[in-house]
Amino acid sequence: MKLEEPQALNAFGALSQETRLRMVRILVQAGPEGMAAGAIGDAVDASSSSASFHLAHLERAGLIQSRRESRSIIYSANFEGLSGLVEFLMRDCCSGHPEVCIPAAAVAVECCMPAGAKENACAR
Amino acid sequence: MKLEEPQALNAFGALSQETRLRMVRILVQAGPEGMAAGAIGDAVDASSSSASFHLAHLERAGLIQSRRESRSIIYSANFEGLSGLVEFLMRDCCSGHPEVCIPAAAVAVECCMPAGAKENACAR
DNA sequence: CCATAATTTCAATAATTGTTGAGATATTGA
DNA sequence: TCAATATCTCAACAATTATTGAAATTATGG
Repeated sequence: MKLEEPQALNAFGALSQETRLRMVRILVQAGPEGMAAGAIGDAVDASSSSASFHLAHLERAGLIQSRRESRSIIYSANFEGLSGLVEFLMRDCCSGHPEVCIPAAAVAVECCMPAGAKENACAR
Repeated sequence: MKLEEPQALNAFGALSQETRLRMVRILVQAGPEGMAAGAIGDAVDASSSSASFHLAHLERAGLIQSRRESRSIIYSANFEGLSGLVEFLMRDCCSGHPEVCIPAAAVAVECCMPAGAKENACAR
């Protein structure tokens, strides 16, 4: 997802708060299944009201999404939004400077290549 | 540069403000030469006092750096800090999820490959 | 339909962040 | 040394953002 500056500002603001950053991390780990609002609140030690506030903030910022499942509201990471933010940072904010993009590419390779494939990922 | 969570929080906070985000963008464009505080303030339409406040904020967050050059204070982008933030986002925050890393890798290739080399960057 | 569970909403308050203008510092050229 | 330039610092104020607890909403099983 291509982010424009106002959306990027929102996303940075959403991630600039400890409780919310921890929520995102937990939801990324949880994967597409997601977690119920209450469980997230417990995991980050926030009251139900505070958890609700921060989850709404993250959802407005496009970093997570929600669905109802019976009595619970299940939140999950929005990987499109998260990758949009990484892209914004690399492309729009850092103007594609090699000092930023080369390390990023290295992380991408390190994280996403099947184990043992690093050495000759380009050789097949 | 490897960022820990508190530094990442600071960096996100620094980028979550319009004036500061514009300052970073301008300084990235300006490259290692940088720009004088006054020129940056003019470029983003901020009073000297406000510019000083925001530049100090960005410097504390490790996204820019400063040096004195005669009467002026020259600020320039800190590419290590910026790339550290991209890395944090990909690795620590998004746990290296392919949904985030694959698009990032694509941006890295698109931005950093010498023109015309995209097609067969892996073929040599 | 009722009692309960999960979550959100709201208003009051607290805390953090940003703006402004006046004055303080540092540097230079005359 | 003096006047001028560039920038920073500080305190007062304004604005935004976060926390709290109570009440409202939505859904479910009995």
